[in-house]
Amino acid sequence: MKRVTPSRSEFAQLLGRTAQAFGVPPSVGQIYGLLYLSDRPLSLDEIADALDLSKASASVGARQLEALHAVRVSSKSDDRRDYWEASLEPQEVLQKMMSSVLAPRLANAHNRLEGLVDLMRAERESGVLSGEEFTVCQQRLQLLIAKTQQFKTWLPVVERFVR
Amino acid sequence: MKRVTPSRSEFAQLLGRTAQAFGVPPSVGQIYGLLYLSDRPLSLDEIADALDLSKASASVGARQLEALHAVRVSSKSDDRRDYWEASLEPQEVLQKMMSSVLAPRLANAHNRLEGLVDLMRAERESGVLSGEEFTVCQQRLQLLIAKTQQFKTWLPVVERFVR
DNA sequence: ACTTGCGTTCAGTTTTTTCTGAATCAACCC
DNA sequence: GGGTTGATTCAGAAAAAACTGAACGCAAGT
Repeated sequence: MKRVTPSRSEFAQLLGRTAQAFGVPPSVGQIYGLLYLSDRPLSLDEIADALDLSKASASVGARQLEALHAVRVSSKSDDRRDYWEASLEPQEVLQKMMSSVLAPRLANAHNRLEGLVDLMRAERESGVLSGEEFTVCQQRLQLLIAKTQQFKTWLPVVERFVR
Repeated sequence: MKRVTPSRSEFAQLLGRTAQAFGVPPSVGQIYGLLYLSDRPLSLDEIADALDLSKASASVGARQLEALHAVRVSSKSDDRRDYWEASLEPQEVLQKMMSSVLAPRLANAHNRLEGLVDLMRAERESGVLSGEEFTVCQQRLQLLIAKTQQFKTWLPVVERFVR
C-alpha cells in the first residue's frame, strides 16, 4: 500500500472489513474507502497502487461500485484514463442500494414464495402432506408473504427516514 | 435430503441462498427454513438428516441461530435430546438481529472513526497531510460520523416500523 | 499501418469460508 | 464403574470466493 497516509489506509481497511461483513468483497469496500477520503478523482492505476491490488481487481471493483451508485467515473479530455470518485452522502448510497438491490431481491423472493404455496397445495392433494402439516405450512408461508409485502411498502418510507 | 417434502426442502434451500447473500452460511439459513415450516420442534439428528448436513454443522448452525434469537431450544423430560423450533414472526427476528448485531457493530465503527480523526490530526501536524487534504478528509469523516450517529438514533424507530 | 496506453476478460492460483469425521465431553441408566 | 446416547470441539478436507497475471480489444497518436 503505497502513496497513502496511514489514516486513509486504515479507513480503507475498515471499509473493506465492513463490506465483507455484508457479503461484499473487501476490495470493493476498500476502493470506496479510498475514494471517499480522496480530494480528487483517482485513476485505476492509482487505486490499484494505493490498495496493493491488481489492476484487474481495481477495475471490476470500481465497476461494481458504479453499479451500486456508490462511485462515479469521469474522463478528462486529452487523457485516456478513467477517473473515479466516490459519490459523497453515504446515506444516498444506502438508499440507492436498498432500491436497486434489496427491492428486486424482495420481489424475487415473493414470487418464489407464491410458487411454493402452489407446490404445497399439490403435495397436499397427492397426500404427501398431511392435512395437519399442510395448514401449518400454509399459514406460516402466508405470514411470511404478508410480511415481505408489508416490508416492500415500508421500504420507501424507511429510505426517507434513514436519509 | 431425506424425510422432507420437496416444497419444504425448496424453501430451506431458498433461505439458504438468502442467508448467504447476507453473509450468513447457507446451512444456517437452511436450518431456519426447515424449522420455520415444521409443525413440531426437531432434534439435531432430524435436522442433519433432513438437510444432508453433518451433525456438527447442525449443532453449530442451530447455536448461531439461537444467538440471533431466531430459534429456541427446549428439551422434553425423559428425552436427552435437544429440540429446536423457529421463533415465528420473522420481523421479530429481524428486529433482534438489528439491535444485537447491527447496533454493536455501529458503535464499534463509530469508535474507530473517532480514532481515525485523531490519527489524522497527528498526521497533519507532522506534515504528512497537506492542509488541503486535511480539511477534506476531516470534513468527510465528520459527515460520516454524524450519519452513523443519526442512524443509531433512528434504528429503534425503524425497528418499530418494520415490525 | 504501427505503436502505445488504457480498460476488460478470463483461466488459473491463492485465500477464505464452510463443512465434516473423529475425538471428547457430559448426562443418564444399568 | 461401565456402557449408551446425546451434544460439542477441533483439525483438516472440501468448496467457494476473491484475486492475479497474461492475453486481448480498442482508441488515439505517430
